[in-house]
Amino acid sequence: MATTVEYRQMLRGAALRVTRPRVAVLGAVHAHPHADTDSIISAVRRDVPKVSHQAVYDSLRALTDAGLVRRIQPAGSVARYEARVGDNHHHIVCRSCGAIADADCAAGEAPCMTASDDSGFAIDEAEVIYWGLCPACSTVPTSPSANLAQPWREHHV
Amino acid sequence: MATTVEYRQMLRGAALRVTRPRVAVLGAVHAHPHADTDSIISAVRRDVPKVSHQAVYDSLRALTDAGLVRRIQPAGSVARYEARVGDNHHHIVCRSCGAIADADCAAGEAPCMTASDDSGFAIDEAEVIYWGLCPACSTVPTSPSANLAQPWREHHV
DNA sequence: TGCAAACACTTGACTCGTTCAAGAAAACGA
DNA sequence: TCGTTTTCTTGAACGAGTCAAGTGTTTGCA
Repeated sequence: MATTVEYRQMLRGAALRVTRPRVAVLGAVHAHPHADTDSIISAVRRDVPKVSHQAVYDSLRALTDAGLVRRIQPAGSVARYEARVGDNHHHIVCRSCGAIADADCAAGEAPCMTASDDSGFAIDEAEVIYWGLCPACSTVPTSPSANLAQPWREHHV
Repeated sequence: MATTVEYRQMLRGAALRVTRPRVAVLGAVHAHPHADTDSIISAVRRDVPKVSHQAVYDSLRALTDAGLVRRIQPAGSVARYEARVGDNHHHIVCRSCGAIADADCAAGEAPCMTASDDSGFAIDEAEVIYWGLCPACSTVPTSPSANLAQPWREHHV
């Protein structure tokens, strides 16, 4: 967990203007890994009550483009953000409740980076998503498809 | 490329009722790999001019649930469908134009199936998406982010 | 410190893929 | 062929995300 001062430095270091919404968004993403935009908006408004949703969308885009946060979006989910960047780690997603956990790939540094046939593409990233059931959902005998594609919120906290 | 008769048998084999929309949707997915729903609707209407979009959505869901087609959805894209199922192959997506190509994973049969730390999840699938530039986009010096997240259509055909 | 230019934020409307719901039509086992 | 069940049609609705115009902040520089 970083301090406000550090967030400001991170913004400066990325050649981004330092504004209250951006500092708050950066803090929210650090505090709530894998949170969706709506959760981030709520978190930001605890700091800056009157921010518009647009400001949060804009900030998230700026931070993502600058590489300060990473955007992930498993199929059927809305966009989610995390502050752990630069290590090309992967994610495990629960098919039932949507919980997300981090995973370092078994293959090591640059996992699965080379496809056996790249069809002439210049590949720069390999994104891996493991699908399954989280500990809670794999024990509880609920219909696995029941709450699929629900607006998952903060399940992982 | 299969025949109408074969599509009907595939539906029967999956315990699905055989209807004109479903046969046409199954045919369209076979004919246009990685097509989005809108493209599939257009293709289906060449066969069955008056199908509703809802019928196509319903058919695609039924076919997906039955395992006759596979749904993929790279981040920032709408849902896409393909008929190549059961072999756990992966995809290469162009960041610029959205073209999609198939890729057998370098790791072989069940690629990257085991995360180094599964956080207690019961993993049943590893989905890999390679991101990069397709042959056309990597030679043409256009802004790579220009048409990102566009409604890509039939680029791959 | 003050100014100007560039950039970010607010507000509110809007897009578009997808889903919901009610009734009509079609498929299929008996 | 009949009746039940499932699917299709029609039309409205939802929601994440974007667009656009105008106002407010930030920051480099005098």
